[in-house]
Amino acid sequence: MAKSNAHPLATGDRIQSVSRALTVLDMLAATPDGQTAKGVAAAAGLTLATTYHLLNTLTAAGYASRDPVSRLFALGPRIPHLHQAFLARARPTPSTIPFLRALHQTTGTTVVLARLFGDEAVTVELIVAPDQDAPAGYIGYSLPAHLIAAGRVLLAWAGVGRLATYLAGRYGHSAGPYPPADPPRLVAELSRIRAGGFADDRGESHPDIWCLAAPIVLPSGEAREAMAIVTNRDRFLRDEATLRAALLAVTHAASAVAATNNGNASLPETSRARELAAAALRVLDLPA
Amino acid sequence: MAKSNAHPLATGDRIQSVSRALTVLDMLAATPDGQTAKGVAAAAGLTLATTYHLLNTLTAAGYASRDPVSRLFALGPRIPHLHQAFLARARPTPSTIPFLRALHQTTGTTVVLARLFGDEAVTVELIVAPDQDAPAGYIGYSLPAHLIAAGRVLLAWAGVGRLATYLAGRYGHSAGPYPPADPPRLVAELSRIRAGGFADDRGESHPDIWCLAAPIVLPSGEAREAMAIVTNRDRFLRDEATLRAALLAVTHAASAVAATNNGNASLPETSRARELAAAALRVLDLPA
DNA sequence: GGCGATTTTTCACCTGGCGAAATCACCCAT
DNA sequence: ATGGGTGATTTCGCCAGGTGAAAAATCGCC
Repeated sequence: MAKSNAHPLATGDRIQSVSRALTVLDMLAATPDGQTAKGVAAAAGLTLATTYHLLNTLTAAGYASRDPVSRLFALGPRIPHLHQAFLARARPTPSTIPFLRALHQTTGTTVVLARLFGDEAVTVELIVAPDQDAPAGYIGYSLPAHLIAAGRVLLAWAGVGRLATYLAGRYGHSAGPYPPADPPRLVAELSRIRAGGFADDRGESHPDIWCLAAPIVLPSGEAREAMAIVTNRDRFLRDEATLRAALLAVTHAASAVAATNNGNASLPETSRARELAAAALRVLDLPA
Repeated sequence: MAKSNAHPLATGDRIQSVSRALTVLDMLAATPDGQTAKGVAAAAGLTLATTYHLLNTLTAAGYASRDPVSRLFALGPRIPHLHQAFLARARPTPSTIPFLRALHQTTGTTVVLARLFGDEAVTVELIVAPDQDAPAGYIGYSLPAHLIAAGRVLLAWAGVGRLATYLAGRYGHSAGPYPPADPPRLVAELSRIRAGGFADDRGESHPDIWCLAAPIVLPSGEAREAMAIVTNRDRFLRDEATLRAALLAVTHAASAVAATNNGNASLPETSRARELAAAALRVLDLPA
């Protein structure tokens, strides 16, 4: 199976039935309203019988489920469980939270904290402004990094290897409902972002969601987390300079703290972080 | 493989390698901080070599990932994607949202909307009160139904078959970090809830999270969604009667609307729902 | 209530997965 | 430096187990 007629399962080879099962899961994920076994088989390019075996196995384990009346297959109750476990790993650095809160209180906007996992930018913390009307995502929301400001920031401050992998994964394959990135354009955009110290999103993904994002930079020069301000067109255009100043003050302060405690904050360090966040914002003559 | 020496893969049999792969995923989910291949093998009861094959396959598909420095395996970036697809199916009935909002505005508390998926109660909508300090979950949060008030409501208004399945699944097996339900106790509790029309949680899961939950009942007498008020001990004890009245007014009104449009609200029906929600609350002489 | 379409199950063949054993990578003591 | 030990990773022969064509059951429609 490795090459032409070599039988054994060599390194780099994947287990056929498992790969197929995962493809089936992807097919189910692509059609939230449920699929017939036949539809799944067609979408996954498998025999009906094989599809049944896979679907039965997935269903027995709770990864798929079947509506008793419509007989349609869909993703099962195990998925939120997996997600919770994933999120537990994706928790933000504790010392960062006070900074995020400070940013929210100062600007009154929705603020998010995002991290990169593989090619995905994941929202790991979110404080929604009371007047937020456009959907600003939720904790655990994830999408290809280059599509949001915070994701572009994370890409810009990730290692070069990371970016290469990203482009390799996106370009051509174009799996998923999103357009593949245009590599040269993206690379140019990212170096501009790196030079400027922040990224913006002027309603590109949603007409009334405008964002500013900046990284929390580690001593190594890389960034694991990015903070973003999410607001609407009017507020963005009115207050852009102020919002940017607040964002950068907070992320710089957070970067400084990240440098000292290396992300493993103890409780006293966290309260110190609160002070620093407040101090950083006082410099701006903004209400803290 | 079906019984003793019958070779073929019969109905009801599961594909071994796929089952094993899913077990491995569960193992990864159980240890968010990552696992060595060896640890996964031990936890899943598999050979190291087999575990490598499975892990490689999962990683190639993005369901698992491997930290380049620590070499530890963990859940991969595909998980949030799956979850998003799951949530798309779990969206609340559109006509219910205005009722939820009305409840939030009237009481000023955190409110949630939950649905049952398999044995899991999933938070499908959430409006957090500004003064909420204890963690009230997030959209997509899920746990065994009997552990939260909204889940008990859903169980109480689900078909009897559903409850039987639930108990069968929980009793004995006790998979997961939660204690298995005590069936007789739970059945008694559920019939009490059904008789009373609502369920409560007086700090059972978290000392300062107190809840009231009530179902949105369909004409068939079953409930697909439940609404809950989440607040703290003080507020709960001070305003219990008022909060309960508001909750029941809103859920009854929502049930009436659900009866007419069968859950598929068009936009005009949604605005009508808003009116009804307001009307229901006016009856209580509460500020809407 | 019979006929075609669709869903579900069966089972023989032989591919593809399993896992014991070999190999490789790394670390520390000499 | 160098060997020996410990742990991580890969190989490959055997045959368990997965695949899918075809049979059986079930459903929907006139």
